[in-house]
Amino acid sequence: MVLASVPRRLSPGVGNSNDQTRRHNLSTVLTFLHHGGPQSRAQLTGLSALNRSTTGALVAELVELGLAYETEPADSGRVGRPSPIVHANGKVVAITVNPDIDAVTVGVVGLGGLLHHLVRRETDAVPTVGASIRIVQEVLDGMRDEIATEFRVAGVGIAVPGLVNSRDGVVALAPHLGWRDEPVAEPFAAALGFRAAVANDAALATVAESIFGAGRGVQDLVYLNGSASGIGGGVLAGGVMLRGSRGYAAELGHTLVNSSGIRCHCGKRGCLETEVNLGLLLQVLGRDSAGLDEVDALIAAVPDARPEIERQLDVLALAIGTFVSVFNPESIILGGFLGSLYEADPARLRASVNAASVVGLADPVRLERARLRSRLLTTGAAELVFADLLADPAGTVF
Amino acid sequence: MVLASVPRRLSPGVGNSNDQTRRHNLSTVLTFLHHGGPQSRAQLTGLSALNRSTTGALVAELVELGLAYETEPADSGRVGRPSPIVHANGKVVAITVNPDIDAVTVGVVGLGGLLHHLVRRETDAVPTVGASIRIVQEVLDGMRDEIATEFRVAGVGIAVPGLVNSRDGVVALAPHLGWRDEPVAEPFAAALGFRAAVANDAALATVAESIFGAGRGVQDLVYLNGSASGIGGGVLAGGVMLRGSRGYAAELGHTLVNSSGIRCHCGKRGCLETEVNLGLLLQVLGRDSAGLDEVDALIAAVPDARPEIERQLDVLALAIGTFVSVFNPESIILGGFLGSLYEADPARLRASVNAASVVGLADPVRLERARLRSRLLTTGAAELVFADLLADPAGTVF
DNA sequence: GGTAAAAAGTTACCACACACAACATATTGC
DNA sequence: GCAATATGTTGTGTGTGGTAACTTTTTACC
Repeated sequence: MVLASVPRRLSPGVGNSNDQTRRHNLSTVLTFLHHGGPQSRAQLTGLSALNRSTTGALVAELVELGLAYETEPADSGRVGRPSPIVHANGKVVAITVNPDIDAVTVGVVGLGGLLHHLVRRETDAVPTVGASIRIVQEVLDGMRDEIATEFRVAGVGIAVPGLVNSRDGVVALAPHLGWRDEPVAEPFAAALGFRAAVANDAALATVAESIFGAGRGVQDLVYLNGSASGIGGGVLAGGVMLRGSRGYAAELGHTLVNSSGIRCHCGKRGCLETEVNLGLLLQVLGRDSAGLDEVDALIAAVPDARPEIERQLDVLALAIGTFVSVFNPESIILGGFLGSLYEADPARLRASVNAASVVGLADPVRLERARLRSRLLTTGAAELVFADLLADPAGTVF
Repeated sequence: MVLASVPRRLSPGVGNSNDQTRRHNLSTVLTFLHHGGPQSRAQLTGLSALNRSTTGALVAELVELGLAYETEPADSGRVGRPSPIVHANGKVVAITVNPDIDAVTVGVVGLGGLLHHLVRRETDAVPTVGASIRIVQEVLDGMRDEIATEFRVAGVGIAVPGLVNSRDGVVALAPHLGWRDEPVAEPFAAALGFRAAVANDAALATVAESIFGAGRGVQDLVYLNGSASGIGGGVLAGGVMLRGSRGYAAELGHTLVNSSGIRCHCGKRGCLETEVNLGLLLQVLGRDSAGLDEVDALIAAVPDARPEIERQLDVLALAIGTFVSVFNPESIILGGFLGSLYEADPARLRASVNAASVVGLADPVRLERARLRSRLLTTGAAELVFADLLADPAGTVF
């Protein structure tokens, strides 16, 4: 008999008791609904590998908790008694906040991923934490009735471009916003009266793409996001987000790609983000700045930009080559202007990645552009709020 | 209220029932014993967060299964009734096999990590699978009585330097042994009559150092091993071994360190293992080959080797710098000749790593030499066997 | 239209897991 | 020798999911 493989979990963990079993099973069912959309009770039974009667009880409890509801069976066309469809309750919502240099975007996202509202409020100056809170208050004020009568707010999720300590809700450094050692979650919670959480935007984007985007169903992926502020990313390894000992893992923009390169603002030389960046791209496109939506159009419109695009693609491939041998992912997902670069010449990136990887190792790796676009950060920030609810549906009060 | 942080597990998983709770708890207790050594029942109660009576029942079941035994309480010196000491049963053993270019090493390791026997049998030629099996049979024949009367063999664990598909027990490629698409676990199991498993040696070394060596208690670490055949490694992320979608993750020797470097046998340019390697080191040490134990002595004895040592350390630091921003580990553990290199000038590596990392990110990262030395692979291969037993103590029959 | 087969909901009952509490036991400290 | 403390032991209770029998609702076919 052949045994399994290299041990996976090395640390012992703690004991489980009966209530934890129930919690786990409730969590499992609700997570299926949230990630997989409405499903019949019979499907849930199959997916969870639980008994028919158990699934029934779990769904009943979720309905009781107001987290799910059942509707008439769909016409399956198959023989046998039809199974009622179970839905995650989209009226349970997360408020999402995404502060940017020139705007604050506020969203209302329902359980199950339904986007109720998405409002972008431009600002005169780079928003402070206080200003962001005021904008959110204004937006929520505008939908006061709806929130009071229709929605149940699970909390506020804030996506910040910078180094964030999610544990205590403090932004260590967000260079573009000028935030430094700034408590964020606490003041939001205090001002709005909801639970609040803050996290790095690239990490949340990874979560969003994993659940609802190009990474659906994939257990091992690398997400790379290119923005005006540099290259960030996130890694899903074995279905688990890579965090590192202090939560600063997946700083993928500082991967070495050019050992004789120029010095990066991080102190190293030849980092990915000094070689592949939006500034250099916009320069050859003849623009000072551009929204990410415009970049695609510009790339198509300016043939002279070709050499620079190809250079950036080739350098990007070097970093991806390292990621391939380090993570052996199933998929590499490119967001922001990296998605535009990819779109400009998918074949070239594919060829360069294969050349920059251990022979054969990159062949089965999918290269893809991120799918969620404008909904990316809102979806990710909502996951931040829903995480607690999904982990313990019965125990989370809000 | 401030919510936790970025969601970790993204996929829903499956449901749990009562027997799984029991299995999990048995596994938890046995794993504590195996990793943490003999402990009192009271300590186990504390660690597992289970009730006193439950711990009692679990230990009783483990004793019943022959996987643990209890001894008289130690003199704690504290007030209160003394608690009996529970031990993992070291008579439950794994047979370990480590084929090398010029020898096959066979070990007998007990649950709890006790090394009963370690035998190295030199070979005239590079051993084939068949030859390895014959050597193991000879060695086991020599201790036939002991095995029949004293030990209970849980299985055979084989550590192979090469690309291994642990799932089906086939070695895809072990260049130094000349094995290619070679079924290994199956023939071992058939010939010896025990369950058998095979895995990559560097991955097993990572496991061993994590549990019994320099990485004890650490949840995030990078292990880098340098041998004659190149640089391999393993990564523990959040207490879980990094595996990748096909099990080929952590090919750390092929991290880019020199973008104008020479071509590596893997097809890329400027890989870590083309720049940092034992061959180049031995050259300046004036030797054709040397056991790893000799390298330390040689380094101390040949001052002229200094420039090459420093060059290799500096290049190694570049790779570590990338690993620091990618994994944000708590500890980097260096084994094989990389351990010797480190030992030659720890301060230099520390300085180079700091310079090659995002400012401040490397400061809290420990750099350490691997601790297990000659026991490394035997311990790792034994873990391969014990993994199943630890995961399901009551369900594993052997 | 009626009947059989299939699939799934429902319900009552069971096995078993851990917690809890009361009690027994073994130690220290005074 | 007694109180305090910690722990083992035992019996009881709550809650978990599984099981099996029954019911309901559908399709397929005659």
